[in-house]
Amino acid sequence: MTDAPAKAWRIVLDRIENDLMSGELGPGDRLPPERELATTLGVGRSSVREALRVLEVMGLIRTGTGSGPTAGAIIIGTPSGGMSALLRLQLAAQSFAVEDVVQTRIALESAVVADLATAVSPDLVDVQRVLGAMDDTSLSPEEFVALDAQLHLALAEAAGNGVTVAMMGGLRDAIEGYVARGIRRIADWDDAAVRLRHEHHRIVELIGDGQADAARAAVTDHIRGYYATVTAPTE
Amino acid sequence: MTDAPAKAWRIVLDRIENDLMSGELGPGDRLPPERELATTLGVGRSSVREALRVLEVMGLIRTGTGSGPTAGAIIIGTPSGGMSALLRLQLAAQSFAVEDVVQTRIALESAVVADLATAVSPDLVDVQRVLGAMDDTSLSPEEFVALDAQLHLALAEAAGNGVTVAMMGGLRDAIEGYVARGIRRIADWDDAAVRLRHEHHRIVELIGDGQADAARAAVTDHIRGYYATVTAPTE
DNA sequence: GTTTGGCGGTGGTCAGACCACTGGGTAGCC
DNA sequence: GGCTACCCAGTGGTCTGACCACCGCCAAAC
Repeated sequence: MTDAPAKAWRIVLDRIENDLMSGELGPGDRLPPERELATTLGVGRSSVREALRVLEVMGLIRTGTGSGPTAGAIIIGTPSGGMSALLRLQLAAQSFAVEDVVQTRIALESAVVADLATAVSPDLVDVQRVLGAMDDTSLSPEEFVALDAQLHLALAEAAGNGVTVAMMGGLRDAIEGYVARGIRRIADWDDAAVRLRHEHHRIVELIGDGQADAARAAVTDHIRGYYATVTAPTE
Repeated sequence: MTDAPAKAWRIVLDRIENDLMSGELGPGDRLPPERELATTLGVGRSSVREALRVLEVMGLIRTGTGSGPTAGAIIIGTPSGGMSALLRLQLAAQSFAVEDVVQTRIALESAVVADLATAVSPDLVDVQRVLGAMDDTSLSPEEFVALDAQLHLALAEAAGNGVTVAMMGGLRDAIEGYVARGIRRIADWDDAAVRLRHEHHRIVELIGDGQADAARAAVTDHIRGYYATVTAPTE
């Protein structure tokens, strides 16, 4: 009972995790070929592939066929997709509630704007750029929503916390389906867009003025109102 | 080019995700046997297994051999492990920094205590129970740390947000290795334990008094001090 | 009635084979 | 000599078949 035989794919996963932590493997490096890993670790190639598949879905590696520098399993430097895949699946499995996702997004994003408001000289170039792009009144709802996602992500990136960026991106992606469904049901989109634009400008303004608590409150209201609009607009 | 042939394992993953979202599959249900899924979807069994492996590591299913009710792939109701596996791997891959993980934990946990402080009648039974257990001065550092993890998780659970619970648990698990390493280097553990106990009691007290902002500040200082202690204690 | 053995179904793993794709080297042509 | 087209080796992607370990169930034996 004590010496439960480790599953073959877990051996592979543990080995790769160890090599990552020890620095033997790092961003940009290429993993050994699947067949070589299999013989090295004494497992079958299918077990190696199961482990690599996990790493791929989690966004840690990118696999490519053929030969040359783009082929093989390559460790990705900037993570993306892993968090959204996880959250999306757990949301689908009814492990998570949409309301909880929204609430968590508020918690993270209010912390982001509070951080930015108290920062000495935050780099808001990207934020300002997206903010300006959203002032275009000829945008379609879909374009507007896409820019909105960019704006919120730019705020997180300005705060410089990679974990928060990944989590916020994941949370948003996970409920993207709900948002897209709700957008189409909004009767007077223009009114909503005007309000959202105003709130965005105000939040950025509060950040610039260093009013952390006000920015926190503003972003909380903004996100809550946003989801309230898209989830139950046409009762 | 436009109709890139979907990878076989992605077909399986998408199908299962769809069945989850449509309600065809739910917590407690059993997935069809691997061989049946393979023939149904027109893919090989190995591709099915790659998809199931992803779901297993993400904490969505539990697989069991043999026959009977415990055999097969069963959808898990309460997620656990998926978030910590993801964060741990991305931390190992140097995609995330420890400092960012700590900061994100502060953001989430301060929101939790603020929520609890403003809640009408929060259920703090579990919190109080763990809090009492930690007053035992004969606890070993390892036991103390384990209870500390329980306490913080109990706070998140009291707030009733499943997403936050999963994220906080994952964040903590991901840096567990760093904490365990630091614990052993603390010279005067008793002093540190006394301080941590005091801070815990104060945080819970502030929650009971409904002082959201003070609780937020207290938990921020508490977590930051905790990691400062275990990461650089013996300079 | 109790025990025990076999049986069927499940995941776990491996080995081998074939395909698609890519890059580079080489043979052939101009 | 230079250019082009082709072939080849290496990689991931997939399928097939086989075997094993495990477990519950049930029938046969006691």
